[in-house]
Amino acid sequence: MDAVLALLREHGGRVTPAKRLLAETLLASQVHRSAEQLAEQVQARAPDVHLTTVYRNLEELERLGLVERMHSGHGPATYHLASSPHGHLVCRGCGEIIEVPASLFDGLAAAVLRDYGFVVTTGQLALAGQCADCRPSQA
Amino acid sequence: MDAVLALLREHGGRVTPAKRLLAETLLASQVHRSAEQLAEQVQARAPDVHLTTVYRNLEELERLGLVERMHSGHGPATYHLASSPHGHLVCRGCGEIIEVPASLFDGLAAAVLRDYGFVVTTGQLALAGQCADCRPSQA
DNA sequence: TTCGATGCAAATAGTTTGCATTCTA
DNA sequence: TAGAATGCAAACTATTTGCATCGAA
Repeated sequence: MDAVLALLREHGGRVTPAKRLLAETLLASQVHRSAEQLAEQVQARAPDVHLTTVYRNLEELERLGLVERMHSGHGPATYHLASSPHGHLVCRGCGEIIEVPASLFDGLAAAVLRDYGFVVTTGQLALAGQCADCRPSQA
Repeated sequence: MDAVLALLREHGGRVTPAKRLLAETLLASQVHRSAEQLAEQVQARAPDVHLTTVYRNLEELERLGLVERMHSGHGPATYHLASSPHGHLVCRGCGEIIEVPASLFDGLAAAVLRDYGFVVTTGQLALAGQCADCRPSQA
């Protein structure tokens, strides 16, 4: 938390109540949240904070590499702390997002780098498909 | 092409000029195109075809499994024929979409299925990152 | 006291929906 | 000729931008 605010200052940004609350919210809820959901949570404590501000601050945090944004098919983008590297399994059936350790992707990332010179950003990694519950055949 | 139209009919759909042209366009340009780009190409031959119709027809083709939609971070979704299974590397620098054979993902897909019971839809698979040209360090 | 951050409104991009009309089967 | 498909307009969701004001450093 302090590290977040320190990094903000280092890069010429200013620490405002809106940013502090957003950072706290992100730290508190370790799940994936849309900008609107985050705004609601922030507004519970500071009603004046506008959705626009949340977008702007998320953008800044993303630039600093503290937050990662993920687009999962339909619906709004979701944001989460960049802390522990992990990938996502996005179920097309129920929309659930399952986090999986980045290590699962290590082999793939290495192969892609070797064959295509492409560096995979692990935090944004999302695989679409169907989770166990939504899978049609065999339970 | 005939197969596409036949499948349409089989599933209770009707074959209209708009659908025929959309299918032709998709077959002709084997790259990833947004709904708007596809509409433009169709409109070059049939100006009356509305963007809305393209969206509706893409949706139908997606339901039939003939077309796959991919969301890649920013910008519009892109559509492509579901013919050969492959994944995508989406460069955050230049926006380029690199196709890679699905076989690269086989190991990963198997691991995810084993550990999480999650079935990966290979055609929608997109990895974000940076391509060789946009990579900052070591050319 | 300066310049970045904010609130607000309005614009924008992408996509979906309602409804009367058209056309395929 | 019945009902799916279309054109058009308009709604809608997610996000961005312009601008005057406010506040952190």
